Amino acid sequence: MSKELTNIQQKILDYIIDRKTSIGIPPSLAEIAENFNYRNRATVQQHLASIERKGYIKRNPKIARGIEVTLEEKFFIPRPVIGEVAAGNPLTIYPDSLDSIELPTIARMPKDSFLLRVKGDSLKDAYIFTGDVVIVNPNLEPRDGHFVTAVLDDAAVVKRFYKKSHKIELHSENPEYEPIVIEKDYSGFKLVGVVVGVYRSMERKVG
Amino acid sequence: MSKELTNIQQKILDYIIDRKTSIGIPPSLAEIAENFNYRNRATVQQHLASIERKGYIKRNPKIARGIEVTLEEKFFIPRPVIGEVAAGNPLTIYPDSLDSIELPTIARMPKDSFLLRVKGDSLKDAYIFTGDVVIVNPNLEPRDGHFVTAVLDDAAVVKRFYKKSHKIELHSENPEYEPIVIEKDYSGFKLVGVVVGVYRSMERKVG
DNA sequence: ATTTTTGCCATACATATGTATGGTAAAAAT
DNA sequence: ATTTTTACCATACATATGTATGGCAAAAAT
Repeated sequence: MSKELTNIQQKILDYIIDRKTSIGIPPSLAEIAENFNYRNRATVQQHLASIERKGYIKRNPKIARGIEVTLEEKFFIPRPVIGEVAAGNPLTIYPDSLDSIELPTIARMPKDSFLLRVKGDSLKDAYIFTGDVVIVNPNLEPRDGHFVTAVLDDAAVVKRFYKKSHKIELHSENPEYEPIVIEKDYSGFKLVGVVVGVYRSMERKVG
Repeated sequence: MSKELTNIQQKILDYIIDRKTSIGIPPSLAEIAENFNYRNRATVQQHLASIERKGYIKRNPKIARGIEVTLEEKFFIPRPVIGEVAAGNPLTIYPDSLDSIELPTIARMPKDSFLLRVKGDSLKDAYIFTGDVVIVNPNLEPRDGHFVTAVLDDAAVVKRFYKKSHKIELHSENPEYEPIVIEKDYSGFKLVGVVVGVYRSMERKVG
């Protein structure tokens, strides 16, 4: 990347990336202006010109909201990790999102999903390791065979979900372990969400 | 989701998702019209109204390119997997993108990146397993410690990259293996790209 | 000391864009 | 048989949006 951004330019770039990654629609000049309390779009226009000249974005002339972000230095964006999950232990939710990972900008989070960092190697039979991040969607209805995150008697688990007539079965990936069978209205069971994926950043994996 | 989409509606939705996930800018009505050879935007407008009525998108009135995609059934989008990588074996590139995975819409691919499916367990010392998909960016300059995909003497490898003065070192994750040292201009070495992430779909993992 | 860059303003303009309305025809649903 | 939905067209309109130009002041670079 050619040059460093000034403070303001960096903030504008952050805002653009945030808008694109959260709601999926790049902001217009007017919206950027409003966000930064500018009375005029021309101010934004000039900032964008600077940011583009420095190579961080690419603008599509005449096209509304036509800002593309050039991903290089800005390849990773911080995303809050809201807690930890470790089979056998209680589900830890960080009070103020202390932790965050550098999720690649390619990995856009849907609004309703969240990230949990995996701790301990108790999930290794599911090929999930310490430091990996599971993407959990709490609003998805789990289907048979889906991996789910759940709290069972105050312990967090990541297991395969199977729905029987009046029971729920949680299967381990390791066939040596017997499935856990739960009555459907057992109060000690709380489904957290469906694990839609595992993401592992290759930045600083410990060998 | 409320109702099924018609063929045309589905194609329009796919087009919108494709535009949002590839270049990051939702299409305007005019662009959709052009893509589908409609002479008029109003046609698109009416299709979008139908798609929205069925709950697949949310439109932001008066906002240019203000189409948000409601992710539920459409949580996963197919992405082509262009080949296989298995340490020790040649890099296999599928002739016509035979394979594809259901990548979650959260995982937005930058235009220049591609996916490679991992085969064999020879990468297990890097915690990468059969069926996992590595996201490779060929236009990224690798830094020390980055995982890279490379072809060395016709064999594909995924290893950590280290740049010395006139040599390149490829480190295995397993400390028992000695690093591979390559002269910088050795013709048998071809860098494929930087592995920016590993994604594992939890849909149908074999236990 | 002088020039360039940064950071903001205002006004004006062209057009990109979403929207409204009305019409036609075929297919699907009732 | 009738109504609704689908799938297109055309014309017209309001405004959202990017752009051009000129001006001013402070900070930074030369």
